[in-house]
Amino acid sequence: MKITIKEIAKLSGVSIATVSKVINRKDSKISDETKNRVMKIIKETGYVPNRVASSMITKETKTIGLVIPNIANPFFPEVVRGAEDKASEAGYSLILCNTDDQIDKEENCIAMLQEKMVDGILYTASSRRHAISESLKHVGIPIISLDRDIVGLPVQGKITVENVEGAFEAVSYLIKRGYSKIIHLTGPETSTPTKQRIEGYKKAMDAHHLPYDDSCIIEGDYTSASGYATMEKAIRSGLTFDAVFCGNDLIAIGCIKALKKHGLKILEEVGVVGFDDIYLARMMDPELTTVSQPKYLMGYKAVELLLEVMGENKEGRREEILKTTLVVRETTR
Amino acid sequence: MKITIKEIAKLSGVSIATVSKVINRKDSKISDETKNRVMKIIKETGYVPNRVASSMITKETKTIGLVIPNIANPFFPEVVRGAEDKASEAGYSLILCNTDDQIDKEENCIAMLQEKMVDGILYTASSRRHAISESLKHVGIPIISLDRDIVGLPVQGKITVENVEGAFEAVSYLIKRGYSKIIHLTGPETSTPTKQRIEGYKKAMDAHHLPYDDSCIIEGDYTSASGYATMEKAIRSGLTFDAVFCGNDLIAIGCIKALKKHGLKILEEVGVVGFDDIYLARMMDPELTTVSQPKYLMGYKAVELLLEVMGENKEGRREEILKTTLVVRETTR
DNA sequence: CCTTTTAGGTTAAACGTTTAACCCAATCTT
DNA sequence: AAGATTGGGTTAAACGTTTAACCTAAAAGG
Repeated sequence: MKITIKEIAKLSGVSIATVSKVINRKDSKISDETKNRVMKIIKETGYVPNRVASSMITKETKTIGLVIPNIANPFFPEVVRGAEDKASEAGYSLILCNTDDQIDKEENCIAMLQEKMVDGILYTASSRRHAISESLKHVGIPIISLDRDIVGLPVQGKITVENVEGAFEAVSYLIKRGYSKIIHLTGPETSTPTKQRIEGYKKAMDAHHLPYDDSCIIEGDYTSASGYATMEKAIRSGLTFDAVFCGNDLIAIGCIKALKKHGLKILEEVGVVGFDDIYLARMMDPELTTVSQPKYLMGYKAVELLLEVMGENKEGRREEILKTTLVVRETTR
Repeated sequence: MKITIKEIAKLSGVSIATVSKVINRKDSKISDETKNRVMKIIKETGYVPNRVASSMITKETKTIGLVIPNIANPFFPEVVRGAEDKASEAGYSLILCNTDDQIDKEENCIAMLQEKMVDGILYTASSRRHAISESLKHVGIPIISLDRDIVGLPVQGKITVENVEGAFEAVSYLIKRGYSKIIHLTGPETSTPTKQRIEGYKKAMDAHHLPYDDSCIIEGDYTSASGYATMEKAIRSGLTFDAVFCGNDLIAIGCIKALKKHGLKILEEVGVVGFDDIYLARMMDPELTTVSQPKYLMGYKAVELLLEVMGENKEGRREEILKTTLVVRETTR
């Protein structure tokens, strides 16, 4: 039998209300004597207040839902860590949901979070999503969209990253270092980051009057297997290039494998740059030149923004676009 | 104003109890007509039941606490994914806590999980822990310890891995492939896995009558920086060896960097094997030979065990020790 | 035809808190 | 000295469910 606030009250010889007040530090009107007595009893009995009961009254669970495609995708752990740090700093905890980018799983997650009455949701929408956002309209819980920026998504805020600027910088750097026949291995073109990185690539090529056509932009998905396969195919098809800008680091890893296999010398013969700067990028050999995303900060800022939105309940949607930084390592001259 | 079961009852012209029954499928005694009417109203209004209210009554939150050192440590994401999959399969969700292996953070997490009335806890104990386990005795929530096996920890179950067997197999393999002067770069010797891997190393050396002494077992921590530093120092100190068994993959990565820097040829001149088989191991170049831990399965099995324990409330503590498998790649002959 | 069973509900207590409203004695004000 | 304030509490309603116990009319049993 769990011990409740009632027993504490009885043991301390005060009312439940009084105990509640000392627990919640609303104790301006409680004498030090009573306060200490109650606290002592609490310590002795090991009483721990039941927050689900208190949530009934206060209408807040001090819990935030975190909906991401897959925690096993090396991009997300750091984001999650950032989110958890800010959350626990503010007295919140995180419920983690993996959606595998599947819309039905997303719906289930959101429904579950609604039932559990989380105070807010961080949401990385599936690339495929748009139509279904209808059902999101009625969640009645503040939502911040994270990383992806699906148009028409009914959210109260957004945290994204300067994808076009990042891509622009990366490709411009390649050009500056003397590469000129640059191709781009992308992720699924349905997702906003992909589109934006393509845009940045084009801008940079245009800005330096370098030619490119559709064959230079090769779609795949954000895995190393895809990077390997598309690179392989590109080489076999006789495509010429002296540098490849990859949609993310995983693609870059696969790409490099393929290049090595074909005996192409990374850096001299062909430069490679990735995107994300996951843990791996620094660990591999050669170390990967890449556009670094502030992953930890994204998570951190996201819950920061969420807390703001939750607090004010203002309707104006907030947005924060974080900067990327090119980190030059060993796969480019 | 959130819509409650009360309004559904009113709109459907039935009692609250009836609505509750159709929601929870205890509807054997409800006519199809009423059932359909109620369900229709629920759909129309977009009513979503408040699980925190229901938790008050049922005494279960359908939530599991997951306490790990750091989700950004590449070992854990897959474990967490396994746990989340099994949990959501069974209708549970996961609250994630990072402790950074710090005892005070652990205490805070556990206390928070208690307050939130989670139904069970998965717990990767800090290596430093033992004394404080006193406070764990009174949590009153089933706990499964994960990965680490601290003696005297008051838990209802354990999921670990065959560390000594894994290490034994790895070192034996090295010996079989003709390496003989094998050193071991370890993690902190306070942790059980470290101790067990050392034990496995020694067993294998002994079994093949190979000599080793204290200088062959070099303590560090489970980071690549540590692997680099200790390897570097070992080389400078003139230690001779032809293979190194690393306490985990991160150490192996650092170690390989140091070896490369000193111009030592991986595989021919010196073999390297890691432990864990994190994502990275397959991605690096050369691909790392390593002892693979069933990380996903660990998480999956852990919540499986937890659910069992929660169900039966039997006092007998359960244990499951999972097998490792040596995966030979490119850093050994 | 009387009794029992069944189908299809309803009533109300309980879960463990928070908090607005109230209370009373002692102290201040004027 | 009467009224107002203050310190230190208490009372009780409310939060949104679940569920055991109860109820009633119709059908079934004998």
